[in-house]
Amino acid sequence: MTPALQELATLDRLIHEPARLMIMTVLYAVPEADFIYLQRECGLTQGNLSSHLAKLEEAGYVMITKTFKGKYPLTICSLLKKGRDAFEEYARKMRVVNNSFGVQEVRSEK
Amino acid sequence: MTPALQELATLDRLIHEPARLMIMTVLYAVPEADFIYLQRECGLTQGNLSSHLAKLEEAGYVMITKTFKGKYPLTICSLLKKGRDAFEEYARKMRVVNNSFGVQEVRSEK
DNA sequence: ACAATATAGTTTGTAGTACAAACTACATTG
DNA sequence: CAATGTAGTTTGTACTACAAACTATATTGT
Repeated sequence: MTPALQELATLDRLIHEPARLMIMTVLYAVPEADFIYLQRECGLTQGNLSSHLAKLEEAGYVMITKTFKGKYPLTICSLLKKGRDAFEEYARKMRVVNNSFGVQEVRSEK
Repeated sequence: MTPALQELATLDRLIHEPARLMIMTVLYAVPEADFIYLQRECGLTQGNLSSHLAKLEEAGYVMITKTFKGKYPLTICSLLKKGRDAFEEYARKMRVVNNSFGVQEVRSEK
């Protein structure tokens, strides 16, 4: 098994799911984001976002704080250290995988 | 929605699945591979490999040729053009995504 | 006043999925 | 000829993502 395949075999599936990878990508870039901002930025329905956030919270990857903006509910999300670490590890693995794609492109030159 | 999120939202899920991404990665690198080689290289059970290959075949991504090695069955797999194109598009999108991770690492320097 | 619409989410139902375990079919060995 | 090995496929289960339906409150129109 090549290194790239090894990384693929041990990817964090929770992060690998595209919808959650979008959420994690956004949350990695900002200190916090509210529900509606995440929804618009990721192009998810509210139902999807709600359940994906619940899973990320369960995993200890994000902190979800429910408050109010004026009289409306406001849900603030932010990455916890565990989530930040998991995301960085995922990104590291995907770099290895991506680099292996590059090697194959070179191979096709011959 | 940033470019990276746009790519994530439109990833080919058939390829995105880690087991199949491993299979595609191997098949992209070689002209053909037999079932047992793929199984060992990817660390998959025969059942998993069989059903993933069936899906890739259904999608028109791989060609599966059943023959014999001496008296034993031998299943040869190779990427079709459609699969090669899909894989290259997937790799392109993941490069964009990975680069966006890089940008965020820069951001964290401040 | 109160019906209609908007805001901000959560829950539920369905259809699809990955995986391991069980199975098929044939070959070889003791 | 029973047991084991080779090369796969099928099946059952447990999980998953998603959209549609729902909850709850707020605002607007008449």
